[in-house]
Amino acid sequence: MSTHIPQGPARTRILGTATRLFYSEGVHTVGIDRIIAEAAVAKATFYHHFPAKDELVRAYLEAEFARQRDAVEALRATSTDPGATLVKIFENLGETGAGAAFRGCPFTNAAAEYPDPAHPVRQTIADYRRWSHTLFRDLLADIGHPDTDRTATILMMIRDGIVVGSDLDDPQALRAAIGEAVCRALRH
Amino acid sequence: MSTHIPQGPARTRILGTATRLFYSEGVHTVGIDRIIAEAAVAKATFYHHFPAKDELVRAYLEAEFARQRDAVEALRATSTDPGATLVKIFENLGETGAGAAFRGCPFTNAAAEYPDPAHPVRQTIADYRRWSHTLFRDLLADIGHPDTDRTATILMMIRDGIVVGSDLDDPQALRAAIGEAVCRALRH
DNA sequence: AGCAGACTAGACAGATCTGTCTGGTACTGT
DNA sequence: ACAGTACCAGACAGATCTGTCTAGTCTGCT
Repeated sequence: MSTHIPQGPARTRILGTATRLFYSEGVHTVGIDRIIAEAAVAKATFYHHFPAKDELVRAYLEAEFARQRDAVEALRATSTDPGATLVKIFENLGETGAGAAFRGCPFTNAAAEYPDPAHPVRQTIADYRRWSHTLFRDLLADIGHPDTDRTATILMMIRDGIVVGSDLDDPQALRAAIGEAVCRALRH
Repeated sequence: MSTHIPQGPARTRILGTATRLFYSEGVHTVGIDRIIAEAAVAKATFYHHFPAKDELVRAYLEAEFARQRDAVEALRATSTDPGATLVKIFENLGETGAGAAFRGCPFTNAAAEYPDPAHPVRQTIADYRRWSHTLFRDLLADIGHPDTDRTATILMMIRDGIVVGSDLDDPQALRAAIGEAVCRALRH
C-alpha cells in the first residue's frame, strides 16, 4: 500500500528508494537490481550517479546524518533551555522508536554489516557517533553539568539502548522509562 | 595467526567455525562454502547436521545464549550478594567489550540482518532479550529495589549502550563510565 | 539545426550463493 | 563378516549478485 512511484530526478529517486529499502531490509539483502527497479531507473544511470554500491550506502547514511543534524539544529534554534532540548531529543527518540516503520538505528545496523573499521561506511558511522557525543557534551556544558564528558558517554548508552530496545523489545514499555533514565543519568 | 585447524566431530567444527566467522564478519557476508572449507567438512556433512543456513545461524545464537546463561549462573552461584553480581555482570561486559576481537552483540548484530520479526532467528533473539530483562529484574528484586521493572529496562539500555559503544566508540572511555552509569541507574 | 548530457532498456560477463546429488571411504557394533 | 553410520570430495543446478557495455531516446541550450 505504501509503494509510491518515485518522483523527481534520477539521483533523488535512487537515494530515496535505497534509503527505504536499506533501512527496512538491510544493506546486503537489498540488491542493486531491486533498487533500480523500484526507483524506475536504468542501470547505467545508477552507475553514473554512484560508482559502486558502497558509495550509495555511504550516501544513504550521510543523508540520514544531515537529516538528524538539521532536526537538532532546528530544536536548538527554538529553545534557549539546553536541559529541555536534551529531554526533547530523547523524547523524540522514543516517539520515532514507537513508530511502526522503526527498525533500529541506521548507523548501528549498517555497522553490523560492515565489520572493517577502516571501511568508508564505518568512517561515516564514526563521524555520526562523534557528533552525537559532542552534542550531548555541549548541551550538558550549557546546563552547567560538572561531569560533561562521562555523562555524555552515559547518555550515549541510553540513546543506544532506546534505538536497540525499541526495535527488539516492547517500545511502549521502553518509552515509558526514558524520562526516568535520562533523569537518573543526569544526577551526580 | 589465529586460524586454528578445527578439532573434534564435524558438527562441533561447523558450529565453532560459524561462530567465529558469523560474529567477526556478519551472517550474510559469510557463505556456506567458506564455512565448510574452514571447518574442513564436506558439504553433504554440513547439510546433514543443519538442514539450512538459517538453522546454523539459529544454532550459533542459541549456543551463545547458553554460554551467557552458564556464565551468569556460575556468577550467581559464587556470590550471595545480588548487588555485587549485578555490578560484576556490567564490569564483565565492559571487559569483553575492550577486547580486540569484540564486534558488538551477536544478537543485535544478527537482528540487523534479519528484519522480519517472525523469523526463527528473531525468535531466539527475542528469547535472549526477555531472559536478560528478567535477569536484571530478578537481581533488582533480590536487592530490594522498589522499581524493579522500569529499572531493569534502564539497565537494558545501559547494557545495549555498552555493547554498541564498545564496538563503535572508544571502549576504554566507555568502560570507565560503566560503574557510574549503573550507579546512577540504580538511584531512585 | 545541432550538439551535449541525462536518461532508458536490457544483454552480458564473471563471480558467488544455497542446496542437491553421486560415489566412495572408514570406523563401529553385532 | 556385515550392516549402519558418519564422513569426505566435488560436480552440478539454478538463482542472484555486482558491474560493464551497447544502443537508442529525450530534452534543453546555443
